[in-house]
Amino acid sequence: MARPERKTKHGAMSDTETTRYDFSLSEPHWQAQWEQAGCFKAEDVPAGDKPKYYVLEMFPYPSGKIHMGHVRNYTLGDVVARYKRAQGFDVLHPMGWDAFGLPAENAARENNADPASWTYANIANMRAELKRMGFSLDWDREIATCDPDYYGQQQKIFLDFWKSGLVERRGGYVNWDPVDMTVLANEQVIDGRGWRSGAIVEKKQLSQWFLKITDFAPELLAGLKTLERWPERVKLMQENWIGFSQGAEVTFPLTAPVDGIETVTVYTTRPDTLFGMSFLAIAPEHPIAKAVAASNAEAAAFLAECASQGTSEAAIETAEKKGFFTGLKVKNPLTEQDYPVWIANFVLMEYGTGAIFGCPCGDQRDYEFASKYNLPIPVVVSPSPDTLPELQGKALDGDGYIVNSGFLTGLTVAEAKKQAIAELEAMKVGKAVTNWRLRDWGISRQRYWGCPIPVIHCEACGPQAVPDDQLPVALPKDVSFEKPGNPLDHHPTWRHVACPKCGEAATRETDTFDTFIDSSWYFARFCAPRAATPTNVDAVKHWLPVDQYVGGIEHAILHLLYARFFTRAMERTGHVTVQEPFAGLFTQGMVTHESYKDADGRWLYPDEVVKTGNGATHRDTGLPVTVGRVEKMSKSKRNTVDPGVIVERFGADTARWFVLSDNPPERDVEWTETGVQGSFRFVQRLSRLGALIAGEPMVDAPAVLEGEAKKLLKLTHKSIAAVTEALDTFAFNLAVARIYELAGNLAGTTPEDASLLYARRVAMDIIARLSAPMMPHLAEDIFAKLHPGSGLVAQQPWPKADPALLTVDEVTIAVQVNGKLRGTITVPAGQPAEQNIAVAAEAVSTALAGQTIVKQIHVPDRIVNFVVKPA
RNA sequence: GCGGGUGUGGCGGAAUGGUAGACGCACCGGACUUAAAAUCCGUUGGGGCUUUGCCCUGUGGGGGUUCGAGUCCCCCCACCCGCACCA
Repeated sequence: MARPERKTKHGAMSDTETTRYDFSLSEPHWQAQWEQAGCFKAEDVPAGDKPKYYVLEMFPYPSGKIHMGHVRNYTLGDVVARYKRAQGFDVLHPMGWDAFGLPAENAARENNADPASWTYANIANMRAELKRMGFSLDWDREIATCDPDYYGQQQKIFLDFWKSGLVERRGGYVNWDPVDMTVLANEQVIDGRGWRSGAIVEKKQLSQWFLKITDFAPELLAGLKTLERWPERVKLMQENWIGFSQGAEVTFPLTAPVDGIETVTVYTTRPDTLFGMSFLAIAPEHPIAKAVAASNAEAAAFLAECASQGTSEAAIETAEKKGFFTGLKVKNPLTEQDYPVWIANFVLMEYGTGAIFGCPCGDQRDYEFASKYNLPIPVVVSPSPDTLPELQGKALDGDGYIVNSGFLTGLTVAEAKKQAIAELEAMKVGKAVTNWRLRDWGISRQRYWGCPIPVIHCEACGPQAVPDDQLPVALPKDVSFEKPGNPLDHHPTWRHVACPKCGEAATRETDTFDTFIDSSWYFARFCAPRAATPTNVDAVKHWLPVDQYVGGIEHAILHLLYARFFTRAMERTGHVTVQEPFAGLFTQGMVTHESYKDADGRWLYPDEVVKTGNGATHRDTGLPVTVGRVEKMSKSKRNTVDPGVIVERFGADTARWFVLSDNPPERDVEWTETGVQGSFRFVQRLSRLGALIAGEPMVDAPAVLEGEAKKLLKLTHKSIAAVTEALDTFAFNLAVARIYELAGNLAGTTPEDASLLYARRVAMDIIARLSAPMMPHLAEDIFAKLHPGSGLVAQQPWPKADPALLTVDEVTIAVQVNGKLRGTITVPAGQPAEQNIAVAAEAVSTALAGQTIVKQIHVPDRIVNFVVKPA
């Protein structure tokens, strides 16, 4: 694609090139104009009475360069921000950096760089890239979570949570790399081994800080119902994650005590199937398992094997089901029989009581376990009350009736649950309990590049809060990454302080916060980013909740749930006045691209690949290249396209228009070069059309419009209505399609009379206004040509469709015979059924010949269907 | 493994239970040009016929509800996201 300033070989600009829209001049120009006019500034606490609208996109991790996912995310948010501004809202649209995290430490270890310098350099680069995109952001509000200004306020919030009883210290499991002597993130565990050392990873228990998110489980669940502008699927995922369940705890006596332990308590949602018990299984971390392992080498070996499984739930659940018989037995209080106690690798210590009873008939996992270890499979569930089903390699885990189960026999599953619990309670061996899948949030990380946990450990006084006047607890800059583990641990001086209570020598907590904390309250900080307290209550009262939050679907659970919890906890501690942070949520799909590999199996970047007729070759070597799957853009697969290059070659508007046009925003988008060129051509076409029409004589509105002019004006108003509706529903690809349609129709008219001159100018003006949220620079350019000296389109109100011009006079109706299309008729809109049926019968007379009409269906302005049979 | 999604021409997609394929890309044909680029106009799901037009078929696969199903229901397949220390 030729650059606009390229000269022809004669050294002079050709005609087409002189009329080209030069984005490289236009885009910086309009960005400067917006800046000068302060179009996108917001006040912490505005004085006016304009309605507020807070648009926020998930802030980026400063990895170094913006990627296409960012371009898409921030373009979507910017369309909303600009659209809402045009609709008369006072818009808050800030930007910041989720700046703590592992990659900075990895970069530090690899290049011996300092995480802070690395991060701030990345921020500087990415800020410049974002600015080139022309997003309508209030850059005065920029924050970075690694600024002591920010994380110091975060430390205050944590201490307030602690005072309010929302913080706990207890043991938690981590992935431990025994060679590198360091804690690993789940993503650093590959097939059970440390990503650098290759050592088998161990589960290890450490003392950790926890936030008591489980205290909020009921209200986090109930709160979902109030989130009307959240995608259903996200609410459903959160609901399942919180995982409310009603069941029972049942206590089984061990036939012989072990290490002083006499009973095992299980949690079950199926007390109705207690008569179908086959075994009892405990988690490898269960106290009984440990007691057994203490005197049994085989058991200890099994526990060690389980410990090498990793801590992630996916790893545990996908691993082959394995068990170890402890030799212990328990008595089932209902059947009064004894059952073996197994240690099983699929039982989670964190859920319920860390022990389950196995009923193979009613649970598929139990069925597989029993089959594998030849345990009995008693049949206690049946689809009907008086037949015994054959289990065909599968458990009956649906609804049905209880059979073979003493006093529960013949009852429905639901009724049997109630009766079983009543009996267990009467026997004092069990009780009904409500259980949650949600676990408390472990927030301790054994890493340097995060927010220090503001706690001082004193041998005499225990853990103490860092006093307010000593905040922020800042990260030391002089750290070394040469040793494995957390640099804060081996810093010579940083950790040594006096106990705030007794004044004796004490040590700082060297763990830092989970970075999810940083992103759990930034939306509140944005309301008053320079406030001396974590939030300015007047500002958050005005701006929160966020009216529209936009981000990736991959955050559907963790980030969004943590932010919801944090908001409630902040409300309880007086930092905000709302319970829910995000009133509206939109989750976008990912940006994907073809991936490429050379003959040696190395991934190649798209710009290293030349597409040929029947395949692809390497740009430099000419060797064949394998075109792989279309998948999420990622550095490791090298299937990334640098937005910087795209903006350089085609301009920000083209990039914005393309990411909006090609598919619905909630779906994944595939980046294609040809699609970008198509968008670029449209930018050029629209610019030419704008210049052409701006050059036509200006005329007053004619008294009566007819023919082509009326048609164009009606289409223009139809387009206003359609684009407005599309923007309201995030159907940005449809908004784009409607603008294409209007522009195409406009270009097809000729200014042959005053009516058409008028209608063309109106249509062009509307195109500029409707496309302004999406292609803001070009829209300004066209608007300025149409209305010299009338200010910025960024400050113009949104156009309104004239209802009088939205009426339809004539409709084309489908005519069907037995539901199959046999013709169409064009009739006046709203014509009664009788007349339409008569016209329709005439239109499909050949298809009706020799048939008897059994029924006639008429849907006004839509369809006529004759149901016929042979005469 | 569990939870949540998605599936429509060569490609991205459009379609309140009512004419499947809007709009864009690509392709092909034409105009303009010494030529190319750019631009403009037009065709295009597949198959068939007695070709002003008509018929059959078609929305991942299989069944069902309905006058009528891409859309609603059941079963299956493939792919994607998440799974608590990646952000």
